Amino acid sequence: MKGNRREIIEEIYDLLYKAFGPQHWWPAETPFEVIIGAILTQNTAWKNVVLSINVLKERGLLGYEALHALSVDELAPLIRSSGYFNQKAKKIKAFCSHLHDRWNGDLDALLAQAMDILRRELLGLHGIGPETADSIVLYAACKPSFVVDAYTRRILSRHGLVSPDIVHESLRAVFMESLPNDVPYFQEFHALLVCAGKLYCRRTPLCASCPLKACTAPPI
DNA sequence: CACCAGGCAAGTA
DNA sequence: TACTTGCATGGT
Repeated sequence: MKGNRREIIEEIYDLLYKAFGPQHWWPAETPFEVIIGAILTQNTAWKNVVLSINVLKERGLLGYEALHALSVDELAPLIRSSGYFNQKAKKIKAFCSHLHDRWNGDLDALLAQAMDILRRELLGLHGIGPETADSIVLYAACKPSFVVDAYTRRILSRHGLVSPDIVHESLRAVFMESLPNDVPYFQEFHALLVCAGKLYCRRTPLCASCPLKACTAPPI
């Protein structure tokens, strides 16, 4: 029963990997850039995030010290293209303040903590929910925490593997308890699910081009 | 023109 | 606890 679901999940990975190849996520040069990108991409197309990241890079502001020195009102217009810019400016500032106050700016020390401790700490910060926290843990700290997003839920529920109403923590547990806790594997898997998710539009659950049409679990 | 995107917090019952 | 609503730009 559960074993079968595990096999299907592993099959989904294999089909996606064969179709799309390695994704090499997260698309960022530094752990700090991963964190900023993870906040900026909340409910936002990545393309719009890239525009904001480039603005920060051009101005030499994509670092903890530079951003910590800015006010929310100074930062907000710089990340305008990512949408929700007032909210996200506040969230970025909240992270920098925590890094300063609790870790004296030492990001490596923050990220060096045990996976569960780090995850808890991130979840306690303003603007960091489960997906953002797990993205930071997996792609900035490189610790095995599976990242669940809207695509993950849509793909698994449409294949009848979980209820569409499953709570976030339970869906994460499906992956964590079924799969070997391997960082590169988790990193690739989430990236591949995002890649595939873009082929599933809301109106037409299965596009002809989706590699998962070959999955042994029939889509709903 | 409408709809959507790699969520989250805050408010309400 | 379980819903609902606000946040906002840029692409299709």
